[in-house]
Amino acid sequence: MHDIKSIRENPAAFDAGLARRGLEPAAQTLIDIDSELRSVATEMQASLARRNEASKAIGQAMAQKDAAKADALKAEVAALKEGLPALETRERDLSAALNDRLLAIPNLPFEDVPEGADEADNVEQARWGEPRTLDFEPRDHADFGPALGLDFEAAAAMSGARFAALRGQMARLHRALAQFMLDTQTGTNGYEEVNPPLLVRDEALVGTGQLPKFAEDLFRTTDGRWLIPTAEVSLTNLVREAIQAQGDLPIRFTALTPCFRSEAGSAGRDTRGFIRQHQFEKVELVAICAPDQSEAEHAHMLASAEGILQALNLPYRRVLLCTGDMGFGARKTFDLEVWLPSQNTYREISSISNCGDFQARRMNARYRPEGEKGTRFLHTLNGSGLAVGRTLVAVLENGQQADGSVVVPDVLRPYMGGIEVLTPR
RNA sequence: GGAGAGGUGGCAGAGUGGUCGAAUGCGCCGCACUCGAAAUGCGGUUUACGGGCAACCGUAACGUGGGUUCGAAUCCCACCCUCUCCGCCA
Repeated sequence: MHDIKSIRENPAAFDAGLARRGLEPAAQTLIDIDSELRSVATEMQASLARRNEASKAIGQAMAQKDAAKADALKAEVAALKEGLPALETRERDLSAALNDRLLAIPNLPFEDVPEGADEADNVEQARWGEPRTLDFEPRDHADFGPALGLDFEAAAAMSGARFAALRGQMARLHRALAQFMLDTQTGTNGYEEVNPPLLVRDEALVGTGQLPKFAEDLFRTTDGRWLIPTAEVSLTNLVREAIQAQGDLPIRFTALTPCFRSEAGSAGRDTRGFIRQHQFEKVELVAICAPDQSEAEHAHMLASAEGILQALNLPYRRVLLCTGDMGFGARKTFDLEVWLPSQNTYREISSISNCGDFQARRMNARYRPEGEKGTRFLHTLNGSGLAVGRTLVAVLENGQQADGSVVVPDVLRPYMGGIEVLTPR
């Protein structure tokens, strides 16, 4: 959500930001609506002021039992009120029109975000780890996974495509990964563990930016709620319509939750394997902070996510997304991409975004700066720390051996109940 | 699912059609008294938007949205939320 005041003050900068996203200028239209809205509002307020004044006089006349004077005033106000309903309707329509447009405009990219049209223009910033050299042809997890307890067929029979059931040692490994991530984020990175709602109302999704534009990506319940596509929604909305004390910032939340996505726009992509499912688990990181803290929080979140990949000894690279590849609410995003030997490439496993005050405005989340009167909007950040399902794929593929078994990473051993190798059955 | 009660400022809580953005108490800020503190006294203390160089003025907000009325915290309707009892339930 953009501030109409700042658009009014600097329309050229606003349109320049949109242009960097490849979007048409919008400032003039918004300013026209806004200026008409303000003139209608001013006119309406003047009418209301006169009405209020006369109504007060009626009250006084009646208190003095001056019925004639009261009746005369009533007639006067009745005439005055002729034009009010039209003004009120106009004001409401203009206000809604302005709001609808503002809600549909994405966040503007931060100044140091590289310009580009799509993922081809993203900038690789760093690589960590060396892909293993194998003395055999690396296999796809969808091929050797089923023998280890990754069951696509049974899940498809009950739920359809893009579902899987994990059994035995595979389910254990998945749980171990999730526990390890959560323990690390809470224990060493300073995030507060949250167990949040998975079903939310419209307003929550408007707050984080999935609505009103991206309803087709979501699952809706019969009573009008939505399944969260990411815990970013639940965690960020913990501060909606609230005012934080500056001393409490930054606030860091983490949660392990299922995520539900319709994948409406990705028919045919990643249909094989565990990479793209309708339901998956993710350890999410969210930071709520003051504007001058958000760059540092972004770096901290990045390090918190990278630490998991490093501890698991998974080769990855860090990419700075270009303007054309960023999500709706982000003003700057880093992706972490993990090495998948079967695809001979890096695949996204975490996306870490600074949203500035974009989401905070949409959900009216503020803080009170010390020594200042009034409030200011918070900054919000979110990132995966990490996507558990994709991490499982990476562990399987990077740890695979010629005989179809998989070596469990050292840091997961305490969570594995003695299992050191996943063995085919 | 059935029955009932209720949502008012940072908090507690009064207010059932008019001069109520809202009594009172607590909290908070300032001042006085004091060597200092406590206690006490006095004054102040919501937010958003619009207009104005400014002092300031106006509008809106008593859960949310509609409605009745010259006028709504107060009356009517819908929705949201909280609490109590009964039923069911991991």
